[in-house]
Amino acid sequence: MSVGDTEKTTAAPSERGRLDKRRAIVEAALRVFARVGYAQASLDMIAAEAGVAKPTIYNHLGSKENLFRHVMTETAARANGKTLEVLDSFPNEVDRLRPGLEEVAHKLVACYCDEQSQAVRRLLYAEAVRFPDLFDEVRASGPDQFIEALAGRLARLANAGHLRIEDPVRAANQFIALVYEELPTLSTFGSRPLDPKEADKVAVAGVDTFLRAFGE
Amino acid sequence: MSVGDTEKTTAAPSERGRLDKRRAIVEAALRVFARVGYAQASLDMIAAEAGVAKPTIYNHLGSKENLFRHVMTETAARANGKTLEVLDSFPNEVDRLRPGLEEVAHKLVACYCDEQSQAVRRLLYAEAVRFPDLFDEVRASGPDQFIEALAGRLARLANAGHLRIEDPVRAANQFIALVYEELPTLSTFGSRPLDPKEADKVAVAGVDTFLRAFGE
Amino acid sequence: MSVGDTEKTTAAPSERGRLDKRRAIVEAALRVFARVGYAQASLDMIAAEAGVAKPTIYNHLGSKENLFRHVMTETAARANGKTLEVLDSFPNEVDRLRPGLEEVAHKLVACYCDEQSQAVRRLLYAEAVRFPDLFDEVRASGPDQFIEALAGRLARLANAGHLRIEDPVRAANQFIALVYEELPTLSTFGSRPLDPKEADKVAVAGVDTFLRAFGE
Amino acid sequence: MSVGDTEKTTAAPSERGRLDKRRAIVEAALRVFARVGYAQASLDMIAAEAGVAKPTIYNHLGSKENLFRHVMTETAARANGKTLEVLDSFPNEVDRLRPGLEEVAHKLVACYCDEQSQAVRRLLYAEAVRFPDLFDEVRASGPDQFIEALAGRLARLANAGHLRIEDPVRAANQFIALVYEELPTLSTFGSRPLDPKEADKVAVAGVDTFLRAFGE
DNA sequence: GATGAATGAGTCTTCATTCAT
DNA sequence: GATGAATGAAGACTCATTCAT
Repeated sequence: MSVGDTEKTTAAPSERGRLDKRRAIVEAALRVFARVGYAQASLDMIAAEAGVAKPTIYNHLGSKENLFRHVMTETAARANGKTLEVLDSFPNEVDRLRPGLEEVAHKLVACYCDEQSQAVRRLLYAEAVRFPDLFDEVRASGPDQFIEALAGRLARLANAGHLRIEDPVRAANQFIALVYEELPTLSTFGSRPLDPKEADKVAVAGVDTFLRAFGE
Repeated sequence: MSVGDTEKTTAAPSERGRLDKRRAIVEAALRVFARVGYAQASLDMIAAEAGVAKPTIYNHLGSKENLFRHVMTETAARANGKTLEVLDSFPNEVDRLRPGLEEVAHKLVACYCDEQSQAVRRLLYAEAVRFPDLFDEVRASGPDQFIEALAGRLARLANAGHLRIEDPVRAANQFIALVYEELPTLSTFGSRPLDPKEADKVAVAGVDTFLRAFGE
Repeated sequence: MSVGDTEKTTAAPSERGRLDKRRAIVEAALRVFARVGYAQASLDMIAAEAGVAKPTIYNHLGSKENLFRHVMTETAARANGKTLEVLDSFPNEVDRLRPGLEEVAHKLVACYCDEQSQAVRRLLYAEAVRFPDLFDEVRASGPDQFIEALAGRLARLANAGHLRIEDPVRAANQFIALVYEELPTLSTFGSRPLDPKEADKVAVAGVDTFLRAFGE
Repeated sequence: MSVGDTEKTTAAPSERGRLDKRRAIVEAALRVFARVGYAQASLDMIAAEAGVAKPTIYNHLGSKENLFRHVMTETAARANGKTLEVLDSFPNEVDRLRPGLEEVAHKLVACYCDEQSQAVRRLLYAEAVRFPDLFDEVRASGPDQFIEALAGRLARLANAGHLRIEDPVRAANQFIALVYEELPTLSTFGSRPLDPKEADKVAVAGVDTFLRAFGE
């Protein structure tokens, strides 16, 4: 057992309890916000769902608005991280081009359809008027970076002569537009969960069209 | 008795005034909802913006929820109608294929960026949790029909041998996915108005990619 | 019966009811504020005491702070008016000097001990930290004017050779200081109502001392 | 090593720290109460100003109400003590009558205008409804005793034939009424600090009038 | 003994909705 | 039919107070 472990274990009870409580609050808040939206979510609901008293939320997070911001940025960071990891599967060898892109597309769709991911996206859209800066922040730290990374990968393939791409950033945007296709419209609000089967077929078709346009 | 009077008098002064009042309410409501969202829009604001008393809104529209539904469906119907008209520009002759599709793309982007259109879309997304049925209704009467119509046009071109398309509905979806590209993500909430210039370039690029994939 | 009267009488019911309700609120608020102080007075108490619903208070007066301001200024104006009227009894003839001053003193004490007058004064003192401007306003429109008027009367008597006064404003201040004597200290807070009998004796003694100092 | 030192040292640094902490709390509380009033003063503010944790206040003083009582009585005792000392300057010899009284008046005004003195007085007035007994207690142990003592001094002068006074207690009250004049009204709430210069002139004039009435 | 954390009660305020005019 | 006035319900937030450490 390391010293670090010891510290955590010994000094734990209060500290551990505090962090647990904070986490419980944030998680409960995400669930409630996702279920009924920002305006309809009362702190009473959240407190009940988290199993804490209302003032405890204020002690930890300060205000309803602040709570929302924390929930959004934390969850978005997690989701964005996962999405970025998808690029690890990006194909480097030409003979794996189509199956590699399909795998990427498949994983992207999976990330997109992930429950928490959908929830943040929906809430971000829904409250964009109230929290425009929050939207910008999440967008900058997530999708924008992803597009950049994806464009880089595509450019490398293009340079190697495996794809005919002039504008990699545009191509990257079109790639995800084709892969997600109508997911943005369908799922944004997540009233109904998406059918991953169907979404996968759409994604494969998107890759197909992408390769028809830029392949070889 | 003047002509102006005649108009008013026949349909009855009250009737005319009544309809005017109703229209004023609905228009004011759209502006207010678009500005601050459903939950934040108080009937006081709307009544003030419309220049009527609060109970008058109830007399005409019954309830806040009902008012919202009316505003959404009426505005959406108008916007969807305009979008559908765009297909009148769809190219029938093969030699106008690219410029024709570009014209369609251009007009679609214009429709998409129209202020009222953006407002309804944003509100529909934002309140999709609260009004899932409303979302479905508007979607069924708008985008779904548009995709069907567009698919039909594409199928005709494919049958004539001008495009290589197997699944016209999918192609239609991909066409608008490519044309709008990141518009859905960018504009959904309309915090910032879109730059039509930039959007147009994206749309032309979308048409290009579409034709690279399905052309000839 | 004049036209104005007619209008009032006919159009009355609603208007009458509205004003009645406003008056009821203000009066109830004065009672509650006087009883428990500004901070402890909840709008629930006031609403209950006035026999109206809480929002009605907001419709009429806007906010707790505003309500307090109105209650204070209105009540103070009434009280100040009565105090000013006391000077009508001020003696003009020299042979009524002492009894005249005693009458003035007597009436001043009565005004001072008036329940509402005490209530405003106490509240004004108690909340002077929170509402310094309110205190200044009431003071300027009341006591300051009264001192000026009293100084004028004294100056006239001095000019006529009936009093030996160099600085009439100072003498005026000293007159009321002697008449009220420890009333300010005793009553400010009105925990116990003052004994008018006792206060009257003090006032007469004050007049006596005043005449010993400035008389003849 | 002195006995005093021994006591402190033996009783332990903790004891010393404890008393320091208590004193820090009471002083901080006075500042906060003076600044924002009883109801607005939160224990959080006081704890922060004292540099201690909130429960520590409860350990030492029990409750907010109790804390207020302690602060008031302790501070009032100090202020009252100083005021009582003023009488040491009271003139015994007839040839120092006027300058002696003026000196007393001057010192009284100084005591009255002392920052802490004003703060207690203001708070006592402001919270007289909530703490009537506290007001009585302070009054009995302060002003009442002072008046008694002053009356005694005046009686002695009267008996010696230097002043024509029938009712010494009344005269004492009138003396301070004339000396303070409108100080009670002006300063009670201490929004603005009093101008000692001006107050001094008023006091001298008060002594003058007092002597005009009772002198010789 | 001192503290960080948690809480139950209570406050002001807003809003959708309904009468009486 | 249109309106001014009134209301019941509900929500965000604060605070004095108490445990467990």
